[in-house]
Amino acid sequence: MYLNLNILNPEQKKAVEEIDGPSMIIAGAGSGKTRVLTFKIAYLLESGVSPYEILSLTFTNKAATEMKERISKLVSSSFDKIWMGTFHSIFARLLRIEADYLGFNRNFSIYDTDDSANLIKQIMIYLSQPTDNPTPKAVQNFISNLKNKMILPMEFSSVAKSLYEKKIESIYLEYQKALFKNNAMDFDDLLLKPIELFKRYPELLDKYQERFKFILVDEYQDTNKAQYTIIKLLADKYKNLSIVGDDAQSIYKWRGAEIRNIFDFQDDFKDCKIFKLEQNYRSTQNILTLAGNVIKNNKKQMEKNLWTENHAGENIHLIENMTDRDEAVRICRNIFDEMQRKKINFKDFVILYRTNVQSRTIEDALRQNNIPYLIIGGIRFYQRKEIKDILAFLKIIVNPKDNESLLRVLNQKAGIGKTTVDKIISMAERDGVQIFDVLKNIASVTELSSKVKNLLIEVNNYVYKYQYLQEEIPLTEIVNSVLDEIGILRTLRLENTVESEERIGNIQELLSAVAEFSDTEDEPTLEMFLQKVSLVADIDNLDNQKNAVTLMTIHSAKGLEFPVVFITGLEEGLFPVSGATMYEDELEEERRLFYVAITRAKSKLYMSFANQRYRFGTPSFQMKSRFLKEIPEDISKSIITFEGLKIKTAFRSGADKHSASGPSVKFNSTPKKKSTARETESEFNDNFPDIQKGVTVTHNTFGKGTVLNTVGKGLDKKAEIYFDDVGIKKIILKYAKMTVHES
DNA sequence: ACGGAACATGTTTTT
DNA sequence: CATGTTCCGT
Repeated sequence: MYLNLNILNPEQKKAVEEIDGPSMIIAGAGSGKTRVLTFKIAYLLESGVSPYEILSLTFTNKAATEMKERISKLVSSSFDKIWMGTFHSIFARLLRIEADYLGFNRNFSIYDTDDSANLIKQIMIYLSQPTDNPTPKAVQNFISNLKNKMILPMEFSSVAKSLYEKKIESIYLEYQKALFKNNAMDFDDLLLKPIELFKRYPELLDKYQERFKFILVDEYQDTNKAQYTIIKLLADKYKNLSIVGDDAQSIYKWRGAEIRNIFDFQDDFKDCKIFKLEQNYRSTQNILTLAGNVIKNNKKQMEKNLWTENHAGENIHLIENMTDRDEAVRICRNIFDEMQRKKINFKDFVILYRTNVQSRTIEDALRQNNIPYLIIGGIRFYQRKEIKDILAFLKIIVNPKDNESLLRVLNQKAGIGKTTVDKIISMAERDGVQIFDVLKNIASVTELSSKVKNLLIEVNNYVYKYQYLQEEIPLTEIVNSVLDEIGILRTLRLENTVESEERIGNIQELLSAVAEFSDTEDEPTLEMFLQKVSLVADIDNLDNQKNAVTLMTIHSAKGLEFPVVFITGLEEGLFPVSGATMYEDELEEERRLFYVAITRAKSKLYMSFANQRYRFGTPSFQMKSRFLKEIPEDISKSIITFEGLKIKTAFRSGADKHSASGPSVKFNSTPKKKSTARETESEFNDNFPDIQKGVTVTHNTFGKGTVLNTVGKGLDKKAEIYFDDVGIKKIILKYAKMTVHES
């Protein structure tokens, strides 16, 4: 055996060597769990286990890729036959092989949350239900939660009681039917269908039990009921199951994750061996002390004692800011400061936040300071309109039954509008056929003009043409040709705006994704590409080469580490997020999230909060997070440096000329209060006395300008302003971010 | 059929 | 504030 296990610590080594039977590895943050997993797989291979017999489930595709790389450095045997990836991608792959058994076609489409919500919306309209309450998105969410709990439509029928549930019940039933009709599965189906498959066809279960004799699951604390059930089924025969997890890092309850799974593992697999990795190799003692003092406020947790041999390290900085903008600017300063003091690069920093919207303010500040940054999340790449439009064109080649995509294609076509589409849908419903079938026989239809019919025939021919071509020419050429046919690039170039430039850039990025896929896959078919694309997470594309500061949500940061970490927005209602403060369970999850955030840091941690932050378009006063108050005072004194505001009077109304913010008066801090005496009062007052005819102002987006005129009173006051760069604009003052130049 | 403007609405986290 | 939806003029 080439593998040197002696570089592992004793507990890690024991965990690696335990390959027969079930084992549970409780791995604290930064305790080397990825290392144990990779070594364990390497060890299996070296022990003569065929890569074909190993199933390894990770939380992200990125983790899988990295693990493969690391295994390749450890062993000489071939490892690329190992099925390694996320639950969703692995079981999509399995379903593609076995789809026939379930009546699906192997080229089924995968619907993301937006696709599902669209489909649900159509169903609601079809059932003549209003779509305002509940909204299709809310219904989608509800159904997804049911699916996570493995509650099928039939089962839900017997428990649905309230009017609300009764409404959902019928939609749910129709939704599943529609998916089947569209030859499509949503994310949740990718986990539910394998279970159905295994239950209905025991011989298939046996086949995969025999195949996957060794199963490893990472981040077990974040598995949901469906995932848990699949694992249990597959591991039932040989019971060579290793799970790795940390209950303290369970942060996906809202998505159906059941932390219970890890607590109950010992009951499910009676003779399981338990290993605890408690030595942290990542963080300084100070960071770990803080983390420990945060998580200890949670009642529900497994006993463990995370320790480190690392030195105490620098103090943690806790920074109070007046506004969210100040917070962002402060971060920039600290980045420069850290870079000057230590020999580190932009890529050594990560800025974490609870919600994606928080990134905007930070991005602005980073741009102003010329700090390169990389942002993960937000509007996901494959969810961008232009990308989804193109993918729809590609999807209908592979799966013409995919009505969501087909309708998307039809809606894009010039000359076809809502009226036509509605007609086609009702024709399909009337005849009980697929929408694509309507297109096939469109020539004989009398309800449509021949002009429209010709356009529809074009779409029909398009599908057949590419179904043929995809067998003949390589994927990259197919995609290029489709793009050419749609003419989307031409249209965007003509638009010639900042936005269209960005879209062109996105399309080019899609093309390079196609190229890369073609280069790296053995069998680069359109079908496989589409499947892959549906299941990538943003984090999968995190490029470690780029020298840039990274911005992401704490959820995305799970499993990562950075030398310097900024945790921002530690405010009540934001972190913990409002709505999670009512129930102890949810509050504990928020606390775990804070714990995850802290433990990403290797050497330096900054935490910050702002007293005032723009939320929902208006400024709102914020109070510092209760999590900060939970830190014991003696700990806080010894490891945290607090940087408070020098000026205590943080809030001033816009009318106050003696504001502390310097020569120009910020007037946008007037909070918008609803339905109180204040509002009545404001109708008579001028809330923006600074904005008068002739005054010079600077607007955040429009730049410098002169006020031409004002209308309205109180909070509704509007101004007509001539901006040097963009001309005349009408500005609603309560929303505008401007400063006034004092004369 | 389509583009734009006015209007309404909603915001946690993601495979 | 940003996004989606509706309604109106072309």
